[in-house]
Amino acid sequence: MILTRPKSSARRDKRTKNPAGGAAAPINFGPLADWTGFNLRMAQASSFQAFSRLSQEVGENPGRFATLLLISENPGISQTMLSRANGRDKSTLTPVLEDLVRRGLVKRRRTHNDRRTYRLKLTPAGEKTLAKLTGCARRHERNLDRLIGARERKKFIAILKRITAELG
Amino acid sequence: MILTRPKSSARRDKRTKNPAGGAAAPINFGPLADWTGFNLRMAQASSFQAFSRLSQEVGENPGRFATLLLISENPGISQTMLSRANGRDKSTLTPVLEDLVRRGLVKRRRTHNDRRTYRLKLTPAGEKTLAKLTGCARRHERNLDRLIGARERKKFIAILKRITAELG
DNA sequence: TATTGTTATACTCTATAACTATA
DNA sequence: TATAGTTATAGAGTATAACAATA
Repeated sequence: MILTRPKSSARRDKRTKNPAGGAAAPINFGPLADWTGFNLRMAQASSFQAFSRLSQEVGENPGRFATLLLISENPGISQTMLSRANGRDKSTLTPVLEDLVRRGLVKRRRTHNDRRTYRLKLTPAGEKTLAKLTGCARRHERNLDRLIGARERKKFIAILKRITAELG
Repeated sequence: MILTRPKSSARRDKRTKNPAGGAAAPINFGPLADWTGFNLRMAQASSFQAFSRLSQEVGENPGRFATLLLISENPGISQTMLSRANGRDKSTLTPVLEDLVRRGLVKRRRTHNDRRTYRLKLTPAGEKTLAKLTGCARRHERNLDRLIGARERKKFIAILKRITAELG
């Protein structure tokens, strides 16, 4: 129960008419509207959902993009290292990788010297899917940059990096 | 499976030593580091978790803050209107309100003219809890503002609002 | 003893649909 | 018929703990 953009159709219950017949209820959001934290949350939710929609157009989701990209950039990475890069427990990776391997996007190979670990790499199909998702990401970035403004972009990202570094 | 800050101790599996004995694995994040959407996500996750920690110090969480604030700012609001203000389905509100009523922070009163709806308002204890959470939020805002810089703050929020409005 | 990856299990947050009581 | 709120149920996404295989 947290203020964000609605995830789907919840913004308006489709099975229910607007009781006011068009006159939207005048909700008072109080001091929230001026708070940085609140606006950061709302903007991130909007941005994330916009990227989710683009990802869905190629039949994937943002989580798969992150996984594929990290494997592509770090070929031979182990599952434990990948889960750490993602900031998630290794157990959460098992079903994700199971899906990616089943769909032929990722290959796992046992290592010779340490037979406990797998080396992960993308298949050609995986690279192709990643390329499609990277295209989505670039389109998304262009949309964001248009809203931010070319002159402000660098400063904007610098502030975001500062927040991540100092508040983490 | 999405790149954010880890939710808790997952950043380092406590039951496992660092296999490299201190030499952190050099993960390559590729083009991610320069993308606005990624930095927005990371910054929001950090900010949200910082506020979560402050909320926990007064025994609450960010979701309760949103609910209490919206009720306080809109006394007499119905559950359906509150769920819409939150962007969530009304069914998700039932257990939340059950908890707040049980703890004596919120009062529900049947309306006279329409006996289907409840009117929600905070009890004095609810207002007191909200005041504590508002204190957390103000401390959090001060921390953010310090990172953003007084001169940039207005522009930064304006950009966030633009992203929310245009990408929603 | 320690680590890798898997499994079992549970918790949180969310949604949809069906229900009840009222309108 | 339509709406307010509840209940039942399910699906992501996450975590912890215990396990088998291997080091």
